[in-house]
Amino acid sequence: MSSTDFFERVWALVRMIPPGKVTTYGHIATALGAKSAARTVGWALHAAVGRDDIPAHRVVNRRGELTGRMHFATPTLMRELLLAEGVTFDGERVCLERHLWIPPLSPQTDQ
DNA sequence: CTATTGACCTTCT
DNA sequence: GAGAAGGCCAATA
Repeated sequence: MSSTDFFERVWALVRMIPPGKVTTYGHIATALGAKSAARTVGWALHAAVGRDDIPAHRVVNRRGELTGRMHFATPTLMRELLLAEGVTFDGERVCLERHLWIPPLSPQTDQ
């Protein structure tokens, strides 16, 4: 287990997110085993910026807000990418009721 | 090496 | 029901 193993697990989950779907930090953290590790998930995604294999724009907070849009190349890039995926937006927030995707609870044992 | 902050969430008061 | 505090992991100062 490397120190960045936690990041790799987050990236693995984000990487398996289907297009047109979005997930939340809490669900990812819970899927990794840590209920309150949502903060670390944000750090993992921050480190994921620059990796085309990791669609960090599909990861939003509990309220569907694009909290990390400011860390992208452009503050509107995140919304543009989700709109291109077919995700519906409610103002500045994503319709989690229509696009909330829940990751497998056992990412290490499942696949 | 210690302390603080950071794309947050959960739970207690 | 609303507000405040705690917790988790990693990076930066």
